[in-house]
Amino acid sequence: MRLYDTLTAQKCELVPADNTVKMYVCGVTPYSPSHVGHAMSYVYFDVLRRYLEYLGYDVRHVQNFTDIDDKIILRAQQEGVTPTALAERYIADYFDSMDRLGIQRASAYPRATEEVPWMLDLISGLIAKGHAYPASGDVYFRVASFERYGALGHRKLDEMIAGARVERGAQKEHPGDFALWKAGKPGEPSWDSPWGPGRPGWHIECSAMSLRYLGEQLDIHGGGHDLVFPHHENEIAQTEAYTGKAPFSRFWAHNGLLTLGAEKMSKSLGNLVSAKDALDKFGPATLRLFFLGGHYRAPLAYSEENIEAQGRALERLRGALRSEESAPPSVLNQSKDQVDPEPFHQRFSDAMDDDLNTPQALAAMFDLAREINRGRETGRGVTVAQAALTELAGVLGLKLTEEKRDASADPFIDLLLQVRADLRTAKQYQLADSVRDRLVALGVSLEDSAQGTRWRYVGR
RNA sequence: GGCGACGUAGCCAAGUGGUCUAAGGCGGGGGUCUGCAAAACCCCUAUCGCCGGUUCGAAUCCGGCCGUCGCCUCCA
Repeated sequence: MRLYDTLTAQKCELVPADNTVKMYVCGVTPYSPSHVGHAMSYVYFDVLRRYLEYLGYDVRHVQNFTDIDDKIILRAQQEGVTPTALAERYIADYFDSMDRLGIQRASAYPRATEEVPWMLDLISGLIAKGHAYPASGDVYFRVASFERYGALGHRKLDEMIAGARVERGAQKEHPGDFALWKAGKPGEPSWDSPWGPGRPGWHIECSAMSLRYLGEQLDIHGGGHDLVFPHHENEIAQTEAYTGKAPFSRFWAHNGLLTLGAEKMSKSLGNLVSAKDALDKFGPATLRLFFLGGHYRAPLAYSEENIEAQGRALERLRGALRSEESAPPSVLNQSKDQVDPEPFHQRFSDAMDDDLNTPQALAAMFDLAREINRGRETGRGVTVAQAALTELAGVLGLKLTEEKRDASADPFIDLLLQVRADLRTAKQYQLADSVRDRLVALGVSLEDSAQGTRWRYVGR
């Protein structure tokens, strides 16, 4: 498949060194509940992984938790809990939401606090090579020592400084230098180091973890577009300066950001909708379909109206998978002319091969759904096509089977349906329609056919 | 101020030189089916922000303008 690479700014053929794709995706800093923007980002990388696996690759997927940072410490102090307790709480929240979304678990989820020794090795190595220097308990990366600095963000060091919003530390040689290690402050968690007690800077954990769990060169390094600079830029500098090998990652994949209103959804702006709330309101499949309806690199605006519209679209896909009760199994025999899913399958693959074009892939699936419905009406066999549709949905992580639900009301609904059937037989249509209308008002949709009445819960 | 995206139907969203008289979804209109509905199927619902240029040919390339957003600071 072809995948867009932020560093080279073009789509390139993804050819892993061997059959295993090494993929590192930046995880969250767990100091607050995961929001819908996180959900979207990880759905995209989940689909990337699923498609690669569908293509036959093994994917070794590593994702970190940055469980030590200024905000975690601050929040923990405010709440009177330990930073670890706070982080674990939101890590649990993260898994909760992502599991509900059907995001496959990564191969490993290293936590920054458990990787400090490897970070110290890395920092020492950088100092030894002249790429970093200690300064009163801190250690900074010497940006000027890495000539490719700025390549990922496609900008030059001078241009960045010109913006003058760079934090100027008195001990820094260059305003663009960034902290690898921060001297400990009283009351904060700290680890012993050759430069005194302290804690890691923001970017170093990802370098250390990817080195440890995936090796010196990755196939794909991913994250939200807001991580391009400075986070990924700094990771490249640290890692390549340390290993002397480039590229650190063959592909840099960044998803567009989710916006709420006019601005991006972000913790610091406070314009959040939590992943949990969105899941409670719309369900995982609808939300996933909403995300995949746009291309992963394009920004997407959170809109309840548009998500609800995707819920109706999801019903359309699910409808195509419902078996035709009207036709007894004997009629649906294999010898019958079957709807051929192959052209749709091909369109799906072509779309996914082209930088994960999920909107186009979905279009092929909707067309296949129509073909199934059409085939059903003309008496053709659709089981093969339905199996194909289910398979393609699976590649996108979409569950098209009806969600498990409480069945305790079923006997009563069936009873009402029986009453209504009797009323219809007696041509008491007003009463019959009243029963139907009331059921619809309760979220139970009825469909009459020559073979009887089918009902289902709408939504989800 | 610097760097970079984007602007396609009522809404969302693909397409990025000719097959586009522009995919798909939602919504809307008309029809078939139905006691009526629902679901499904069929038909209809855009000339691609504006202006100029390149080209035999542009939504697709170039320039200008207007508008929106992102990054340059913690952030998926």
